[in-house]
Amino acid sequence: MDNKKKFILIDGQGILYRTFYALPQLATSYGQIINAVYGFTMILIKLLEEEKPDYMMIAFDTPKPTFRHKEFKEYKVHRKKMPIELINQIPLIKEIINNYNISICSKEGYEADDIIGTLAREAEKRNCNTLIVTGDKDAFQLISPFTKIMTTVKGVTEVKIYDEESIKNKYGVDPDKIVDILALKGDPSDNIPGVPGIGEKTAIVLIKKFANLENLLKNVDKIPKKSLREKIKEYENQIRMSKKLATIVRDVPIIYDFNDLKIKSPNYKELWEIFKRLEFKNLIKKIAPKINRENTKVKYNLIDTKERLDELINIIKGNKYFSFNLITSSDNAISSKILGIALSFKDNRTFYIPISPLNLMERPKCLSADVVLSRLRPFYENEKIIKIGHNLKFGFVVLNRYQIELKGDNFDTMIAAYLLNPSKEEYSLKNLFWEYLEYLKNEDKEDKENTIKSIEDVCENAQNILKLKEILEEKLKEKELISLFKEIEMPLIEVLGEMEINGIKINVDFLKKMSRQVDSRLKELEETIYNLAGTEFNINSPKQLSNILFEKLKLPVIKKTKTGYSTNAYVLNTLSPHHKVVSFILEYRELCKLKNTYIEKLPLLVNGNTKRIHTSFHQTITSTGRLSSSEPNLQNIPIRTEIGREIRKAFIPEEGFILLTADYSQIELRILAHLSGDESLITAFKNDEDIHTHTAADIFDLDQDLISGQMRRMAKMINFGIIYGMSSYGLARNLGIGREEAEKYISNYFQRYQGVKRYIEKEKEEARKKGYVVTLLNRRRYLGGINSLDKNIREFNERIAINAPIQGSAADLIKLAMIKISEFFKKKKFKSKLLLQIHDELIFEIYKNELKEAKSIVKDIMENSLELSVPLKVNLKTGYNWAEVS
DNA sequence: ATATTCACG
DNA sequence: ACGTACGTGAATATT
Repeated sequence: MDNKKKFILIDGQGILYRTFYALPQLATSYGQIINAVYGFTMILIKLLEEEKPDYMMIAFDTPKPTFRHKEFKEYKVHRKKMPIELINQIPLIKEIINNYNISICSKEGYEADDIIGTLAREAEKRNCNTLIVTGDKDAFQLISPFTKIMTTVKGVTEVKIYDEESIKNKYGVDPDKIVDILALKGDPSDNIPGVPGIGEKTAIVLIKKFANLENLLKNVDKIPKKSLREKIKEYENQIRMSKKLATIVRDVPIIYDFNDLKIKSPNYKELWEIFKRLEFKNLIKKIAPKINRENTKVKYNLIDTKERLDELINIIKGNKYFSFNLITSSDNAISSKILGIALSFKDNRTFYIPISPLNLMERPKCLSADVVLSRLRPFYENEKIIKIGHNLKFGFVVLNRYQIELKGDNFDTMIAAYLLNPSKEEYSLKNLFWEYLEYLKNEDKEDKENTIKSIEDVCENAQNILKLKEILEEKLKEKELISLFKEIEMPLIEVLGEMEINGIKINVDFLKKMSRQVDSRLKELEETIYNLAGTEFNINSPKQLSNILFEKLKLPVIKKTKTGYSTNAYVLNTLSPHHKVVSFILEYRELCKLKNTYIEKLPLLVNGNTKRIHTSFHQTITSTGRLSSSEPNLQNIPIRTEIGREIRKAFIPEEGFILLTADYSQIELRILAHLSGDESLITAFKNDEDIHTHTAADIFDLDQDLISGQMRRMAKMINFGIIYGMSSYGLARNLGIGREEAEKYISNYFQRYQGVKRYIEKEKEEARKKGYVVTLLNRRRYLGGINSLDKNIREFNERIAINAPIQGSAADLIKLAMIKISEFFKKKKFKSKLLLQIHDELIFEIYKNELKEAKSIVKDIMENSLELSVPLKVNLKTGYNWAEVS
């Protein structure tokens, strides 16, 4: 057995460059490029796991010039400056290295290689086996019987190891002669000159013949070939200098304690945080098992007899609040059944009530759902008892089918966490436990199928939800989010839950008929396209389509994507004058999309019991405060094309009811007017002018009655641009004009709307200073990249800083209106229902007798739920299908 | 699992 | 020299 200590030396600089260019430009969801960090960390983990070193050190260059630059001003002169995307990754890599507790070393005036050479020598004295990890073949000169070199070959995981023997095989000389070869042949990558005309082959022959460079220079006359002889004589000085440049310094004056290089245990918790921030999911998984966690089993009481249920009921009576967590048969709220309920109380006492077996193979003692829920109902419906849960809307919808109305001044941990930072990817209990309780939950796949473990798991969750609540509530207060939480988001749960339960009626036959019509047209189109293209292919494959358009038909390339040519609608529209086939492809695309996404899919989502479609609204998805909708998404039902709009005819009211839509007119621009206090905007809205015509008149300096359709269209684009944090480039692209022209319009705009200009500056400044921006109702959006050195990231954050308060305030406003309207309907015991919210519009199903009152109250509440410095305007429409009211 | 495209506000 | 409008969800092809 070899009992020598193992020492790994890493050329940080080299590996950094290697991974940066070897890996695609991987970026986080917020735009930070992290490919080099990722690759570097992968290599680091691999080395630690597979090589199991006793000592490790990572060397970096410094930005200062080295002795080589001073002695030879051409040194590395061809090197491109390090790209900004890589520079930005260096602090992250160092942060990770530090948390692996690995030493970093760099020394002004020297390169990483020199430090490695110095330490490799030290390691030899200390009788270590050394492995040098580098991307650079220059380091071959350091190879010895105890020192090997590992280089990356391809990607980051494929490596090659060089030792004395492989160098001898490759070059036919000992590793210490590598420098001599470099001195003769030079090194273009470092701009080391060597001798012109002498390449690797000649250099090797010469060194082999003369044993080393010194000997060669002493015996130049013995070189048989005349031209070569003269060349070496002529370039002797340059050869000596090249050797000096290529020679790795092995006595860099660094002070260190070799014992400090010993491998220590990493700070896994910090690494978890960093990996989470950088969205390294598989690396998180890798280190997760290494983090200490308490595996104390949860203690819970099983409620499986009526007597025990009585005891539980008595405990509930003695408490002001409790947390609960449901086990259900699926995660579809509208159809799932309750299988069991976990409850937890202040004193940590936790209970599990089995209602149905979790596993078909097991038959545990259960109380019937009727018995359990009829006993629990009074408490769920008691407004004075606070129910704490995670995703209460799910509970609300499920319990509703058991005739339980979830009421009270409740607390949803999912929503609380969302308000604290709405940009998170997930608000799973697991993540929140980690973030707020610093507790890492075990997630074993096998556990999910184990009944006992599943019950322990929900009970543990119920307990931890209580702990979470305390912390989250405190933080909500700290950040002044508590009123947004209590007045808007929590009351909204019930409103959204009811909307989901209500669902919307669909005319399935209408869609079926439409489907047949679309199908026959698609067949025609398919044939036409194949004929015009001269071949059959998959029109829905962008790859095959590009092949036809750009290779076969040789149409001009308009735009490229990461992987090939773009074939999107913009590109196809541009190409349509060039070839007849293009417009058919456009139509084919449109019809396919409509058919596959809406016409065919909607009928499948009709609930068997209610015969209606029940979407899910999500309250914690968007980073701006808007809602989102899924299964199906009823917030993106077509309207912009004739045929698309047709689909809306399938959405109809129940017998005796009529559809009512109420949409805010120009809500975002009105909010901009309010937030910015801009005089011209405010006047326009106060006078109920057409806002785009008003803007056109301002920027073109004309009377409103002289504004053409074209001018109004441009002004509209500019108004949109403002809301999106416009750039001249973006506007130019959207208007199809030059950048200079776009800049002119923008400058005209800001001259006329100085309040808007000031407002934009103010938001950006606030974001830079505080790291977040807020909406009308204090909803926050954090902007981690607002001070980034990377221009792309910084400007992206600036646009968000402008857009988020506008979009978010509109969301605040309509949410408040929804709550008030819902309260009113309830108070009046209306049969009318709120069905959908589509960001700036509400869709109702109104019972005919209630129409008059509903119309006036909906308009009134929506227009007056918050008082702004401009009036809000709501348009109402009634009709017997959604197309009629759009 | 990722990329592309496209439906909506 | 470079290159982006803000916010979503879903279908499809491709790796």
